[in-house]
Amino acid sequence: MPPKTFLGEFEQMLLLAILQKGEDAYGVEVRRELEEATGRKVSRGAFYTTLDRLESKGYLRWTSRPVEGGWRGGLPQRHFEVTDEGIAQLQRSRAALERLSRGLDEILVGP
Amino acid sequence: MPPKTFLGEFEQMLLLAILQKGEDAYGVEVRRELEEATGRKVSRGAFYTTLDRLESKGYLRWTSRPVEGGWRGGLPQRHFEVTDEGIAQLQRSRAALERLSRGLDEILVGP
DNA sequence: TCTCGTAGTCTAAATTGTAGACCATATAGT
DNA sequence: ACTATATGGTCTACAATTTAGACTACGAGA
Repeated sequence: MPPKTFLGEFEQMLLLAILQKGEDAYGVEVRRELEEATGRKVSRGAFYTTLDRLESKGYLRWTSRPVEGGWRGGLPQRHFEVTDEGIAQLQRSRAALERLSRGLDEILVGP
Repeated sequence: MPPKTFLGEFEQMLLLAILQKGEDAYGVEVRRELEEATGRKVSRGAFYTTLDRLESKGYLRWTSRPVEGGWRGGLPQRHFEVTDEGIAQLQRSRAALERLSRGLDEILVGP
């Protein structure tokens, strides 16, 4: 039974950013991707809080990564992965948006 | 200077639904469009509250419509229109989403 | 006049989005 | 060895968005 709500706007972008990064989907990378793609600043708080919420909803999972060559942080890196549930949500949001944008290309493609 | 946040997920869909309806963009029609496109129920509260918020942000304007043939409600109908500001926001959201979806078509197109 | 359907307002609560302070560890420089 | 700096992440608290549902009003038809 599909949940009654859609993904929030930020949740959606976060999930997409993880997919973009694939194997490299750990914190800092994903966050950077997000900032680049949206052109806005993403605070740590916003970022990790949303990540955790997404996990508790089952749209996301993560594993601790072994420290690879050259890394020098203090805590273990988390590697993120979107679950099938998460992908299904993404598809639903996308389908709705696509349908609502139909025929509006002229208007919606900015400068 | 552009606002620092994006449109919420529902706000975005609402604006799109108005654009879709064009001349017919008054309450009931827009709401119906939304319900059809998303497949979920949109309560009056959700709908009008968001409409008003969008207006106060300047992304939307409305006018009272003269009662045309056949209409028989009690209150005057409101006809909605997306402002240029609103369109600009829509473009920003769309651009970000598009960039984040790049190359993921395989994954994002559902059944 | 009673009832139904249309339109819209209002209140309150749940969910999302956001910032920023704080913790811990490693590396570089002195 | 000691300090500064950078990395990666946790936590708290608050602001904004989303949502349901009760309530008001009016017209038309039985």
